[in-house]
Amino acid sequence: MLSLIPDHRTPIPVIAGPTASGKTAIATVLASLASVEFVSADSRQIYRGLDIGTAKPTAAERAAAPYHGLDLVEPDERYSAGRFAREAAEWIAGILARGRLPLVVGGTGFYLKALFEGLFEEPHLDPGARDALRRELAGRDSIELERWAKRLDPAWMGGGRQRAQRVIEVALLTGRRLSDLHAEAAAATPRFRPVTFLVTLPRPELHRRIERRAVAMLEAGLVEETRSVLRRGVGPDAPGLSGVGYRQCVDHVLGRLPQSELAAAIVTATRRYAKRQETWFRHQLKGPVRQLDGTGSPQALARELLAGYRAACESE
RNA sequence: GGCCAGGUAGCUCAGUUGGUAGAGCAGCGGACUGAAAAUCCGCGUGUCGGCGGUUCGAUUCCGUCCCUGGCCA
Repeated sequence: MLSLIPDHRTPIPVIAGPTASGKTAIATVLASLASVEFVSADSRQIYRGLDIGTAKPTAAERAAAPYHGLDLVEPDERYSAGRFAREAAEWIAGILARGRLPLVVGGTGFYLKALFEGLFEEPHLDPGARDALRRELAGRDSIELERWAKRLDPAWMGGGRQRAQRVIEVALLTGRRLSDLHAEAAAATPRFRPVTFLVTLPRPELHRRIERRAVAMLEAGLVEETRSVLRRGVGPDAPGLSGVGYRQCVDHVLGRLPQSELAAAIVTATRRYAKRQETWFRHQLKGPVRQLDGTGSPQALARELLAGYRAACESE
């Protein structure tokens, strides 16, 4: 068992890594080696009812230790990195107060950044006005939106429809330029410091695991899960259904993607997602990062993580 | 065995009236401040099936061989 007594200055261990790299398996083993609670930093596992396609920890895995950050909102609700950062900080504070070790597990790099580096303080955006504006912008093409965003905020560097909408929203609803708000944001003094353990796998092995898992998800009823969410009245464009796997299943249910192409489409989308994650982790992670060779067994990796974490704590 | 259609990037194909070639997809690299599994940006040398011939020059024209698919025996 871990001998350290966690307190509010304790560095927070993080398991990061691309999708299908085995983060949850390592976390589950760790629960038997130390007194931990998990904080999931995963922008998809927050959705209730989206279990198969998000590779959400199973009931058995969730029995290993308490989980925070799962099943927070409905698939048609919008969550955010900012909200995650606030809520996760509270969960972590609570876990430490209970004398246990918080273990952050997740593949959403932006959530980790929001948690450990902080975001700028967002001005209040009237929700009604924002929804109305979003409906208005939804009908316009992205070239027009980018042009508009550029005019409202000349320092904005571009980045497509979604980010253009954000620039426009902030400009119209607060009268401020997003780039100014970013520049003004004082470097927040982070509440917690991470020690990151990055699970890495050779590309061919990662791709093999992704393929195997996609097939397993379909066999486990991913299409049926998607269908039942849609039947509950969730729109096909809902935020929760925009992710890898669900998007392809929605297309299939709506007759836009034949059954024969479904598995391959999911595999391709997942590979690309994993690649974007690797790019993020390669360049964006702050603080100490230790690599874990994901080809090892979860047991071995959990022990290695614990040893590495202890070493990191002692070297302070 | 005969006839026809093909053999060009990992895949599907376009093209060169003869001056060694380019799209889509896949793949690779990158960005990332409240939708982030999202949203964007960048990257195309490959014996143009093999061998001969014509030509200053052949992936392109001619011959021949090999391979694939279809039709006929």
